[in-house]
Amino acid sequence: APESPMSSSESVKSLTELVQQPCPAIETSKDGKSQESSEPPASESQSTTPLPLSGHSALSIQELVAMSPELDTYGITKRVKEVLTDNNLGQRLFGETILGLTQGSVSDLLARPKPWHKLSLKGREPFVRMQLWLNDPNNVEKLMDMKRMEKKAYMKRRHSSVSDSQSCESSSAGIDYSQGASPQPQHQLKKPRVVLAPEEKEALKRAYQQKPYPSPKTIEELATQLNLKTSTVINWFHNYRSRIRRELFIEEIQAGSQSQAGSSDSPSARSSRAAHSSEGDSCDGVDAEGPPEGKPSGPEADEFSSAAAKSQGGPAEPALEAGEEALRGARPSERAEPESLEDTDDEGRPRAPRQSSPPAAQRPGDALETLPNSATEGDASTSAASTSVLTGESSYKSKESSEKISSVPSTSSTPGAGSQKANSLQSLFGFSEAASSRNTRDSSLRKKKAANLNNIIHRLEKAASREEAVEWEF
DNA sequence: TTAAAGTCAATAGA
DNA sequence: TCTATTGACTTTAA
Repeated sequence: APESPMSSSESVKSLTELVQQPCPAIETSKDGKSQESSEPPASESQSTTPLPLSGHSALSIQELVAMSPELDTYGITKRVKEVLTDNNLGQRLFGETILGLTQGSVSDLLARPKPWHKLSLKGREPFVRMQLWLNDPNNVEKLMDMKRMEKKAYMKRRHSSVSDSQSCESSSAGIDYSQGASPQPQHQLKKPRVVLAPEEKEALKRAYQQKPYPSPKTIEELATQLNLKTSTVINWFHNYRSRIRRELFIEEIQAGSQSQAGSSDSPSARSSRAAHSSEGDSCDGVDAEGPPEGKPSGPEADEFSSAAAKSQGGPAEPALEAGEEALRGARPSERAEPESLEDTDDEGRPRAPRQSSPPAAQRPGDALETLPNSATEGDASTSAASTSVLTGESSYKSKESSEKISSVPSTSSTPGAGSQKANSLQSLFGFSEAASSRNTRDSSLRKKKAANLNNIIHRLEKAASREEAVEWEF
């Protein structure tokens, strides 16, 4: 079932209905809007299925997104997951027909929704779509129909290897299955997917803990030592950073919802989280970090807005100090570390804050096998890293515990002109839990602090690499 | 230009 | 099959 077909027309239709149904008011407010609201996102175009939509439709969904009030992304995904599982609907079907996304993306989105205020306009789109879908009383039936049609088409194809003209019948229903199973002749060019070995990942993680933002030189060295392409190392760092950041968001959300509604939270979401801690390592990117308890805040999570922004101004000072405190703790041992990969070019620059390393990473010697020489040093540095984290954390915490949380200005805009529209939107979206993600608890506080710290460090490093370290003496 | 955000799509696991 | 993970790529922002 490679690309399966999705029906463009169908999805368009359903979306339109969704928009209109829940909130009739909206049509009155804006005429053009309701009619074409649906549309498979631009993303769709890239997906193998070309959608016959007109551009205008894309616009309207974007408008909806722009006008949308703050949505509770966590709540939405939770409900979507429930509906899907309760009705035995798969992520692929849902993603392709409702969101215009692939299964993997849907899985990711449902498992780790970012808080609304952290999402870009584009990133909010799927959530708006989900909300609209949830509001559609016929949502499940439509998807079920879709599923049936797909199945039918599939069967048909199987029976007549000569598929082609046949598939139409299904498409008559509005689905484009034509290319569903057609094998594409494009494989030659495909390059095989790179799969990093556990040791390589460990090594990269260690390097990350040393420096979340390695210099080109460091990257080069890492690539050489691990025998990977430079681009792979670069990509790995990008992905790892962003995934860690996401983990933090999740915790933030969960902390918020938890404190808010005592026992409400969803098992599913929770499980994902739990999984992390347990998995502890092995493989993927986002787990590891944590010291026993909260997240060691992966280096980074953009809380820059607050701290970073001010770093140059005055107010950030405290944070800065805290940061360096943390570093200071680690420094000594770090210094000792030889020239291993992580160090190369950043002379004495403060290192990124590190979280304690994952248990696995701590094992002395793992990764050694694969790593030519640097292994030892890597370990040493690793341990140093964890130490620093601890130090940093405590000092930071005491200092900034007063910091205020949320702070992130919600970007949802409701420009004056659209205010009335906005109102109708509110009912449209029927969000009731908008505020849920708002309150963050101590844990999130800590994370934010750590994130600030990380951010500051990163900035400092950046600055240092450009100019000479000017005010580095902490 | 660089990093982040958002996705795709291959693939591992259940 | 379905979902989860994750390396790579594209788009967006700064």
